[in-house]
Amino acid sequence: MKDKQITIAEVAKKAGVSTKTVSRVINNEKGVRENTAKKVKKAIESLEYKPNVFAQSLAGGRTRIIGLIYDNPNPVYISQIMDGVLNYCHKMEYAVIIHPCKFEKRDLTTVMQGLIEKTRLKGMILTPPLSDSKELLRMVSKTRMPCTLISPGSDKIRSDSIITNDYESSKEMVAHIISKGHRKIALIKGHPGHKALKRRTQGYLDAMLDAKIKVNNNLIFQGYNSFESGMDCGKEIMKMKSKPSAIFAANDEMASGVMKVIIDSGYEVPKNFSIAGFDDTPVSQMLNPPLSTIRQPLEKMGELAAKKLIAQLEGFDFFENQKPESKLIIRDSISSI
Amino acid sequence: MKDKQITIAEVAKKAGVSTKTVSRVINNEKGVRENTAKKVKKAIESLEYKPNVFAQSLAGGRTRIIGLIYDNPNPVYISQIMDGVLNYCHKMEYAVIIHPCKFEKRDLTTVMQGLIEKTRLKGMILTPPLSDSKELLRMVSKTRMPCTLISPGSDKIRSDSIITNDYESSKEMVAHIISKGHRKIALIKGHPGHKALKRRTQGYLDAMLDAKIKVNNNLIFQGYNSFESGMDCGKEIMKMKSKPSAIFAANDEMASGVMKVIIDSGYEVPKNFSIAGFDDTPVSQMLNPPLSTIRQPLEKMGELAAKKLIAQLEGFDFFENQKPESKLIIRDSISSI
DNA sequence: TAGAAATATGACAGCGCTGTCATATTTTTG
DNA sequence: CAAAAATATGACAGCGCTGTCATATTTCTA
Repeated sequence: MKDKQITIAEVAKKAGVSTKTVSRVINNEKGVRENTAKKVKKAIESLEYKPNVFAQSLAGGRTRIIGLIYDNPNPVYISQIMDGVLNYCHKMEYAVIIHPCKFEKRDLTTVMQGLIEKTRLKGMILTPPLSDSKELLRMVSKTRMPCTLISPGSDKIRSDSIITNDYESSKEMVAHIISKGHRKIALIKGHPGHKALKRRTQGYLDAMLDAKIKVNNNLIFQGYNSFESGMDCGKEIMKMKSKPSAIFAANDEMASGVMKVIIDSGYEVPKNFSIAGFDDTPVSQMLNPPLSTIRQPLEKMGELAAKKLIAQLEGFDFFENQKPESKLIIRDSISSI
Repeated sequence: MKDKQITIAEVAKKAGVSTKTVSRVINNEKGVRENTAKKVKKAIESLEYKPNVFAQSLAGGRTRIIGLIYDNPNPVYISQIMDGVLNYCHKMEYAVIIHPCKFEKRDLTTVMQGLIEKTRLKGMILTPPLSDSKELLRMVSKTRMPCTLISPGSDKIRSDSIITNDYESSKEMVAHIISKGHRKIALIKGHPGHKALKRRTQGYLDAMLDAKIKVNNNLIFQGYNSFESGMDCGKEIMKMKSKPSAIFAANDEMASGVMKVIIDSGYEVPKNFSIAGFDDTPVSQMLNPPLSTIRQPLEKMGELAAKKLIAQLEGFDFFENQKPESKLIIRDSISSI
């Protein structure tokens, strides 16, 4: 239990300076002569000194810990975001506390508050649908803790949020379907609580508008993001007398639910129905036929979120204006009419 | 930046005791009169005092941080394990550092060593295939850091590893296939580097043995866990003159790869070929037909791993002998002959 | 080149907690 | 009921680091 560790004092001694100077070097503070810095760095290296983060936190009052909070039933989504976040944070020597939490409005905010106090984290990243919770956001902003939002639903552009062109790519996908000759295109909307998915709906609407196709509300179905809800919508569609020829679902799960029902009903995809999804989850390529879908740059988004947050934390500006781009993945689930 | 926090001193004052006594109460040390403890607890509550983990670590030399290290291309697998680990750790007020890492033998151990030193974590959980790396294990044991292994490949039963009955359930699955009248059953083996998957092979072998079916080595294929490698094996199978009637793949990805090739080749599942997978990833129910597979209690395993590790860390015994059970999920991909 | 201004470095306290060890209190014992 | 043993509590140092502010050194100015 008693790993004797190398302390800043030993480094200072070896380098022939004070501990404070070593501290300055470690933290890239200015006001250290280049020469001194070099000496110190050499000492650090030769002793393989690693600062004790706990002491740093205690003394300096600042921690290099951020939280990644999520509640997303889709592990693939989260794990990609997570990869991006972890990767960057690791590089920056930040620790990440991952906190899955249930999106029960009941006590979400109090639980989060507890978490913040207990872990004393200094910043957080919120993924959808958490990034939409007004209540949560209000609480967080009250604590004045920096916080970046991934794909928040709100249209209001906040400096601290990471979005992708999911609106544009949805629109593009629907336009693609239209270009194949389809006119009766159904939409399976995403969970109403996940506002980010609304942009996908809007993409559909606008693509239809651009093509001067009147939107038929009977062709718009409310899904809840799950495979099962996709099946439910699929069953509805199967019951219609005047069926659509193509279906665009706001995520792959629902798309595959619809697809299952279609096939079980004796129809073929894409012969009788064309289908498109969103997310490019691993399923999409395994389905039969492989699903045309949209791939979001999730890992990139995670990285960007971390970058933005850490920049804010460290107080330097971050003007990376790149909006990472989602793109269409066209496979075999859409046919020409 | 200066969140004035409630300190142990304030609690001590309010309760009319010394700080050390408060510390004792917080850490459940013995030697505190019940009455005093009650007073202290009340003070803690009324002040909403939360111990500062950094100070605790600094002063006590012990941290409540464990690492969860993984390198698994399957996000679904990891995220379930993670859920179990996080959940329990959260309850026990432990922090978890999640560290994805590439299983490049090259510098894995040195990278890990750096991580350990830097974060000063006090215990770790290794998932497959990391839990197999002899080199890594040796390094870890040298640091004398407690470490629990999830599904290590080695047959040697170590007290600190969590395994499930994947051997038994594989065997059961193959027996199930046999019971449907199949005799020529192909096996798609898992990645040779993932020793845990070898148990699945053994299950196949033993089920065949029990049924007195001679194992034909031409029916055993080497997969690499991916969808693509499943497709490759599927293609091999399609080329055979004397084809198997059933195929058992060591994971769902490969099973779906095989299935795709079969269907693309104009055959039907399960009419012409029966297929079984392993893992019950979300795909398996979305496939057409839905895949029969084996569900591992991943979340439970994660929880158990955390439990075991923390028990070890805190120095209390943990004799939960439950081996969480995997079970068959029979869907529609296996037919009777 | 002396003195002022700017810059670099160091001494030291203290972050909030726990370990050690001394002291006070209670319980047991003969 | 006094002394011994057992138990409960407290005083205080110090974990490794950084903030503050004083001091030393360098650079600039007239």
